[in-house]
Amino acid sequence: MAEKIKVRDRILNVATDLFYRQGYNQTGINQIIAEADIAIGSLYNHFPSKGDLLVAYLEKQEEEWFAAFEHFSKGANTPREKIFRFIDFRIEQQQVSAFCGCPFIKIVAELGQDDDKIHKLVEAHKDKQRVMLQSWFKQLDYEGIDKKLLADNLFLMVEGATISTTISRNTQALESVKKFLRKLL
Amino acid sequence: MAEKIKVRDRILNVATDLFYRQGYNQTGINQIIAEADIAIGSLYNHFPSKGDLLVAYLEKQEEEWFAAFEHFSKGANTPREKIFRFIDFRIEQQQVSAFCGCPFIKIVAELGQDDDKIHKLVEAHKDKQRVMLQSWFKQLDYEGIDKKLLADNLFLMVEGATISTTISRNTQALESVKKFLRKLL
DNA sequence: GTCTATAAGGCGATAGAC
DNA sequence: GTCTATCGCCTTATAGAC
Repeated sequence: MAEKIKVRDRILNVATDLFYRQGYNQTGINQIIAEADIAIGSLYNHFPSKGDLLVAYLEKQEEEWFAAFEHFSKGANTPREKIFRFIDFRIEQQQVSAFCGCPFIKIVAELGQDDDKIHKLVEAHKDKQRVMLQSWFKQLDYEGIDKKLLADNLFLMVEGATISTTISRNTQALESVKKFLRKLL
Repeated sequence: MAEKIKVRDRILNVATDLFYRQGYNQTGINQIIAEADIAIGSLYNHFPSKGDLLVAYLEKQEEEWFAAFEHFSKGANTPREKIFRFIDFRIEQQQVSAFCGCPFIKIVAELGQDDDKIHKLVEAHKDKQRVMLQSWFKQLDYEGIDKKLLADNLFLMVEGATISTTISRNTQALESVKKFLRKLL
């Protein structure tokens, strides 16, 4: 029991990888069970439907995002350092994923506005990031433009740069945001 | 011949609407021919495959984007006015589409990086918008931050705000960009 | 938990008659 | 251009035996 990963986790790990890289609609149940090396009965034992697997996938991404960022920004002590770590974190995310983009933005683009549960999950995740940025800017010793406005628009820049990064397949856009921010702060 | 829309255009119009609103993968051939009220033979007579229809869809979006913007920004004479019209245009686009997002971003999110032809079409479209912004900033009478850097990052803000707009289902993010820009320029 | 079999339907695409 | 029929494949999901 100690050395092997539980079936549920194996399913979720494989689904996570495939949903993120190939897309949700382009990933079939058969591919998931084949790559996870489990029986189809086991899948439906743990997840009643493919939609439930999608929800579990996004909840896992949500948890892991903040855990990974906390680890990534461990050394940052000042608000200014934290803000720059935020950008660097998203640069790293895109580099290790080979510019696959943001899983939350991707799923919204794929499913549209119909699925309310998914939509609200994404909205909550993005709001949490934005509020986090706002709190750092609030602590910042800076006498310039309205801090909340600056925080909100930096967030939008990073979101746009993430998209741009997946289109151009390089980190140029995210580096440009860093450069811009260095001129402001 | 004068009063009726040609079959090819009827197919493309229906496909455009469905690909944009429902997504490419979630739109089937059968739905297209049903809503366009044409025979399946006619579709494959005009478009050899669904993929060819997708290319035609994006090329049409590309053409129409710049034509529509030219009309929208007709009254703008100064570079500053043109820049603000660019944001207002994208606000209007989201309002009339009920926050469906950007068709180019959506298709990249859906298909990933595999399809090279589609990817390059999107890249070219976004570059064209960015270069357009750069040229207005260049003409701008403004002594602040590096103009090219500012243009690039405004573009990223608008891209991010467009995404944010489809997630929150309101224009708040795009309005925030306008507010931010008014403080800068 | 494993396996195989299969239901029920949608998919893109083709063929042939009119 | 229209129509219907069909191919081969894939999809999600279920059932039953071990």
